[in-house]
Amino acid sequence: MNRNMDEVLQHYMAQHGLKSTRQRSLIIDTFFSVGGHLSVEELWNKVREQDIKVSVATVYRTMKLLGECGLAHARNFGDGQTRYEAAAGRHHHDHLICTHCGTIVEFEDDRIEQMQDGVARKHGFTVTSHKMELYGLCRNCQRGGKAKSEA
Amino acid sequence: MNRNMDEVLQHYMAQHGLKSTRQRSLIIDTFFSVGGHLSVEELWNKVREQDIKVSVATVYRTMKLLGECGLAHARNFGDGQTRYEAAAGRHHHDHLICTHCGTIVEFEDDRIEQMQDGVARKHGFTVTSHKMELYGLCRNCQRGGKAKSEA
DNA sequence: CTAAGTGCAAATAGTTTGCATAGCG
DNA sequence: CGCTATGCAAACTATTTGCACTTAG
Repeated sequence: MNRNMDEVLQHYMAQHGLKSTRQRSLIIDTFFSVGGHLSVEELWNKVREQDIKVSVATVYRTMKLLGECGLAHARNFGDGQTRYEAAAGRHHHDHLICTHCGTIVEFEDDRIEQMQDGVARKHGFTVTSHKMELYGLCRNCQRGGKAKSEA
Repeated sequence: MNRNMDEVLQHYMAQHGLKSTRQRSLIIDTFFSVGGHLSVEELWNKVREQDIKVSVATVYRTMKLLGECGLAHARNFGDGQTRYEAAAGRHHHDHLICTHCGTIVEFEDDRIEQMQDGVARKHGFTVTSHKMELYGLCRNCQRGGKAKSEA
């Protein structure tokens, strides 16, 4: 976790009367250092490598908090679990998801974003956020590569 | 349900050894005649207006079937439930969702789709499907209109 | 001190499944 | 008839919550 995130978080916590606890710090540190698109359970497992006594409930509560203060975004890639990704200090981006091996690639494209705004305006909407996910086969899986689960 | 959907369904059912039952027909008819983006529970309620004895399990099973044969698409708009929308004979489209009143507007934009393909190609992906959702305020809610739930 | 945070287990919500029975083909 | 579909209730999965206890400020 870099300074910037730390500051944003301290500020937010102060402003909302939130305490900085051992568990919270551990969860947040782990979340930002692992990176990627973590499900709560995955994150919980990582956290428990450091402190076996942290409960899932706390991880859920902490991630909800991170979401509310804008440091993490909750995502739903259709596998039935909510995944979180770091948000602070990052550009908005979208996702390419391989339906075979589960690889997730991030991308950003300004022209598409501009067009989205155009479409929204046409319908009288003011867009505050969006998500775009492209599902298909990654380079490797098109060539008959093995899926993660069969590796 | 129009002829076309009926045919697609009959064909699919025949091909997969599926039976046409009273419950299935009722559920499918209801689904296509109500339209929109129905959650399983909403659909179940509509169905029960006709036949109070149909179980949720059957609605879940039937909608999964419709999804598999391509007549319906499952969507996740972040409210924790899976919603289905009619798919057969319709152009692909995306969604504008009002975060205040819950209104969902459909739109399609070929240029955006083309750009998506371009981006995917750049990353070595072959896209088979995608979803794009724009969240924000609709015209009415920007003017301080009332949300559905407070109406 | 004392309000806020935590762990645990129980509670929810949405969805799936096992099994005995009903019904299409 | 034989196999698939249905209803019901129990099982499951992901997530939330009530409560007694701990802890940061």
